[in-house]
Amino acid sequence: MVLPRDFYRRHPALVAPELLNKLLVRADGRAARIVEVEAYAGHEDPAAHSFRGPTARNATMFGPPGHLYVYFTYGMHWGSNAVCGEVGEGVGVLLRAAEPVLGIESMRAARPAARRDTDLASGPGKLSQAFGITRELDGADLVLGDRGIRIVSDGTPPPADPVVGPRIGISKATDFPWRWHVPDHPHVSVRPRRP
DNA sequence: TTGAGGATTCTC
DNA sequence: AGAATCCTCAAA
Repeated sequence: MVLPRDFYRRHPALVAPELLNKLLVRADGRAARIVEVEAYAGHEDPAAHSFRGPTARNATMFGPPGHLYVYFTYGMHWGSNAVCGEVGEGVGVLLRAAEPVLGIESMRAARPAARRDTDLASGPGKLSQAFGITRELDGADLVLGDRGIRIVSDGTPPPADPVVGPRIGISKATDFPWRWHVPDHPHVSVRPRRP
């Protein structure tokens, strides 16, 4: 069943761990189980795109919950988030990794660099590429599925003992323990080696 | 108008 | 470890 609007209408640090084991689904048949997420919390979070208030780029984050916020970075990668909280808060959950379950051939075609299935969606850029998520899907309603993308539950509960720790790839608020993932899951992204 | 940096990935 | 690659935004 589709997650209701109210599921998202909370602090992202509450929503994030509950998104583990939910399914990201596209209308063309692609589906993957979310296994890694991070919370980004607006004005209280120096690492969030929304920290300094609304801009053209982060406008979707400040909109209603349950929508997809898509951003572009490093000149080549897209990132996908579920907007949370209330309108104006600018908070959300970054979808960092997922385990493909349906439409895997389509994901392989979308990700020619992936050598194994654990490379298909084990990172925010990889996940977005596997699902064909770009700017065109920014603002899509994940509850109504109006643009062919939704988040649903197949009844699998979130893990009772998720791994919690600092977020990856940021330079500010590096100590916030706002990353969650399914324990010992092969589709979780690899933490970059320390410099 | 400019320039620094980025919620990353891939290859060497 | 270094390259790829370009958008965004704050500052000037």
